[in-house]
Amino acid sequence: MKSSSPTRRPAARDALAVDLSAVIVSVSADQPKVLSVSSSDAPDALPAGPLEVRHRTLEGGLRSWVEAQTRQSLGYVEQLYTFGDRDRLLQGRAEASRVLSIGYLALVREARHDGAGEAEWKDWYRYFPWEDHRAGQPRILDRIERLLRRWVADAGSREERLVREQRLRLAFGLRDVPWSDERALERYELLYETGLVRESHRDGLRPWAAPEEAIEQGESMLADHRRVLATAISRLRGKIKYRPVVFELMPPQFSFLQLQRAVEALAGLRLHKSNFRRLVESQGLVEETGEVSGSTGGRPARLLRFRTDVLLERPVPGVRLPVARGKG
Amino acid sequence: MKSSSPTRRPAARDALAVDLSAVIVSVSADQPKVLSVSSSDAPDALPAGPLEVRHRTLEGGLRSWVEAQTRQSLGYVEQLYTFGDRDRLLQGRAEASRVLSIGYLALVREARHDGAGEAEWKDWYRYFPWEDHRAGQPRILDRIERLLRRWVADAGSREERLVREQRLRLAFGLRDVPWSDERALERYELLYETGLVRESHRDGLRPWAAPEEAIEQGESMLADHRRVLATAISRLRGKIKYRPVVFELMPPQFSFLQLQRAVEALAGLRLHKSNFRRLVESQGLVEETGEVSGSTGGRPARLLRFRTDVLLERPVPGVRLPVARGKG
DNA sequence: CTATTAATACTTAAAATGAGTATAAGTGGC
DNA sequence: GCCACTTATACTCATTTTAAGTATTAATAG
Repeated sequence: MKSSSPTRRPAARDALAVDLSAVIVSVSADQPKVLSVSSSDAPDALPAGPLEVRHRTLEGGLRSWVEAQTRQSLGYVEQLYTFGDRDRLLQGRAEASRVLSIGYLALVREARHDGAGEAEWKDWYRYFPWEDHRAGQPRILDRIERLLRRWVADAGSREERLVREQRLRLAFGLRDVPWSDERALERYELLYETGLVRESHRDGLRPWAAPEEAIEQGESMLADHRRVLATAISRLRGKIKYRPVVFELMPPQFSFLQLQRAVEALAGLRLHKSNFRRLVESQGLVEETGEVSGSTGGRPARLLRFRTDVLLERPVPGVRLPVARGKG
Repeated sequence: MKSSSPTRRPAARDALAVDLSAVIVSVSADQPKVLSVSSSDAPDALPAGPLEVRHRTLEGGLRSWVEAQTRQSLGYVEQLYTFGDRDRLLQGRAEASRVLSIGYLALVREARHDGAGEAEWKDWYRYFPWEDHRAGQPRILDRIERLLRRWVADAGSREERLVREQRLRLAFGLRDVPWSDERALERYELLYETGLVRESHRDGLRPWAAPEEAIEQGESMLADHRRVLATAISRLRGKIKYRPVVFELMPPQFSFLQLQRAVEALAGLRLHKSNFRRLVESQGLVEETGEVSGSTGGRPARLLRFRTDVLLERPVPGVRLPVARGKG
């Protein structure tokens, strides 16, 4: 668009390519999974492909690439972000002077394993081990914290030190700041900038940390795919709190606990059982199917299904403004 | 990115252009404003320009276009969405077979009026008169509702009728559904699809409504700029509820009421005074400057300033998950 | 038939919210 | 200097929501 007066728009345009890439998420066996294309010689990558003329819509193009590469058809899809700084890695790509990539988040119901292609479901904490707090603080955070404290101390000026300190505290939840599941992207970016993930060295950044200090745990990915994944995690973790998207990941029937485990898997946190239950119940998002679960070791649970009609029925729960009625 | 094995990626690429467009928002005199480029012979447009090689980052490119076109420098900027369906209007543009446009939202402090260029601050309700509920339901909504009820009734099947009915209820807050300020985009899209805004006819859609039924109130914009603006409004209305972004729009000092009026202007709603005050106070987002306002007709108000340090201090208020501490 | 594992049901105190009322501190007019 | 008028600011109070538990019930494995 933007076809306004030509005087305002120099025609200079560079060769451009646009890639569509997808973070495809599912939950199985209480683990959050992401579909990733792996081969023996290259780092894992997200399913992706260039935007082509035949694609009528961006989302359509994405769907067709994903289906071709992974034989997985997508349900819920949302656009995440468009990445396009010129310095983005162009490994082995001479044909374009710049490549934009439009990242999408997709949620699918089951981690099916058609042996199709090299696409595999991987636990997303494989790429972000510091993000899983379900069994308490992961060990690796001690190391990260130690290193980042040194980075704080290494600041050139007092001011810079304060800024670094605050940034560290906020991102990783130190001191009186609680850990926030949604800050996954911030955390990754901090690690990238300081050189604590291998990508920063691969990209030739010359960051604060030496290459050999980069943390081993947490697999790297092709180009900036790990950043795209972090973006998706942050977005999804935020979204489950105000839109009933978890249900896109659940089987047709499930118990309260299963639902809780799915949310826990995504958030990387353990939740309070009865309160979670009350919350879900009170929002009327689910209804009983009448069936009970084939025992998983204890008392069988009643099975629930998502009430698809609520989506049409009323606006889903959100934060409210203090709206005035009658007298303000 | 996305330089994985070439076998997966046919090289077919089409000529592509990418535009960067900006919804630049400010609030002045209790009205939400958007910077728009207008000329006598063409519909209003958003400041925008093509992405060029010289731009190192997308955001940088955007900033330089905006500054060139409007002499307005931007503070807070966030990426909104990338629009790129092939059928998007290409008015007078033969050179590319597809134009993507990356929309940005920017917040600026003052509606300054450098006579520079044709850029002007316009009340955003000029484009969306049905979105302003500060003085009660706008009159125009009656007409919209009447027309959309006819659209519901005109559905081909019983099912389709139900779907339309729900969609109408949800988008415009009918029956027991409350009006939601954040659904601005949904509302615009519904109007566009049904042909109740002029753009649908201009774009040759053949929608449900006849061209002469399209509502007069609410100015159209170039190409899909009005949709981009609706996206920005929805996003901003959502965001003020969980991030302290309003302050980006406030002068260095302001009173509680001024702050409230700004939020009201954006949300298009009237808020409850003492509760709003309590909310802001309790979150510790502001501090007193010691000064008082030069009377605006009544008792002078103490002036406040935004506590910039809270951004660094603790995570801003959001919705919480029922996290377990100790016993789950 | 008992220890274990879940599921489900209640309880209780503390916070947050919605909707006001009451009082204070200015201004403009006379 | 007093009155009417505007705002600003301070409090109140009932109702809802949370957070954090405890208690009870229903299965299964041995």
